[in-house]
Amino acid sequence: MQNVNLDTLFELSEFFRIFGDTTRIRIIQLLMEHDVSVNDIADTLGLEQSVVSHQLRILRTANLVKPRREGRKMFYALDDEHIGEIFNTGLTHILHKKKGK
Amino acid sequence: MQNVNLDTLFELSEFFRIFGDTTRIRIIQLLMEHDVSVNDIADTLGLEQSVVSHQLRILRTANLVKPRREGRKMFYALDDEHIGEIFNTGLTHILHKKKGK
DNA sequence: TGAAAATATGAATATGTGTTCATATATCAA
DNA sequence: TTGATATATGAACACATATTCATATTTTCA
Repeated sequence: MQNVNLDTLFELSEFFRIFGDTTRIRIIQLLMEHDVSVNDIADTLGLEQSVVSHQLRILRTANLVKPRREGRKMFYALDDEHIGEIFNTGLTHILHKKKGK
Repeated sequence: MQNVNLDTLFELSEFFRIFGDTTRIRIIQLLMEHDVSVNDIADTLGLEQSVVSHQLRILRTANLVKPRREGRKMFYALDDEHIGEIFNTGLTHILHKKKGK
């Protein structure tokens, strides 16, 4: 078993909490395909720009996404491959459960 | 890419949200080793029985754990292997990040 | 420089959620 | 059945958090 103390478990729950919001998970899924600018995220998902910016800040602070400036646009990308992997692991579980019904 | 509509993404975020609480993630980790009764969970983690019961209900409703009665004790176990797998995927990410620092 | 475009941020609000405390329910043992 | 043990549940409370609205910041271009 890996080394897991209370602190690590707390960080782990914090990490999972980031995925525990519909808006954020939709953004993550979108970024799994390719980088997207803030307004494009908003347009694509049908969300207000402010909502997207607020949630991007949470994702950024948690190191799940990283910004890149291009002119006056900001493109966001997933920080590493783990993010998509975790998304897919969860998704597989969900779809598996659904099938069972 | 797998089939993901809005509903599925909502369920996915709901699923991850369950992992997004320290108390619940601690319970999950404990159950990864073997079945444990409610009071044993409380004693082991230093939590009140009520707290554990409340969180177990959330885990049960989300089909993350399943109860088994044995006398007047209730033993809880993880519902399937996916749960531990997701826990470990997240943990690997956390430990990986920590190393990077 | 000034206006427009793109994004970020702060305050306010409403809603969700975890814990606490008290109590109910269920099972066993005598 | 009665008391004790084990667990579940409900209400109340405090706190976290997502969205909205207004506005600030940054960059580009004329």
